[in-house]
Amino acid sequence: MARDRGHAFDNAAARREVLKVIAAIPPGCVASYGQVAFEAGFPGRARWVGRLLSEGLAQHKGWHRVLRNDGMLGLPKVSPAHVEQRSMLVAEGHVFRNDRVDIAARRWRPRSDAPLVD
DNA sequence: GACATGACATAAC
DNA sequence: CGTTATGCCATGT
Repeated sequence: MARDRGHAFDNAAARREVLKVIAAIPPGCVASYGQVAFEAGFPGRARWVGRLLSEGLAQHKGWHRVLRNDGMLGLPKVSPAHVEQRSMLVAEGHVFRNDRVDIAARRWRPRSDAPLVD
């Protein structure tokens, strides 16, 4: 074995965990990149989560519920994906105030009870 | 290994 | 709210 440091995160299992967490975010709630990374078991890998979403698997269920910890969306406002994400969030009942959602009130609080079934 | 880049986070101004 | 600066981690050159 050795290298428990897990040197590489390109491993499919890690990506699957992240996608599982993202898919578990209930409609009407949101989670930050860092939160998703944390819940997936990779604290501190917020940037890595963002990278994953940029790699194309962003089409997975729930991708639009992931945004920055300050309530702003990750992509630039002019980005088509930004507009798309924003409209989907609005459709779920979120209110944008100066390009931010009230993440403090809408943040997803996972129950230790709900074991993230895949 | 050095450097640069990025859908991040936090603090300071 | 905005920008800058630091720290962070994975990738790619």
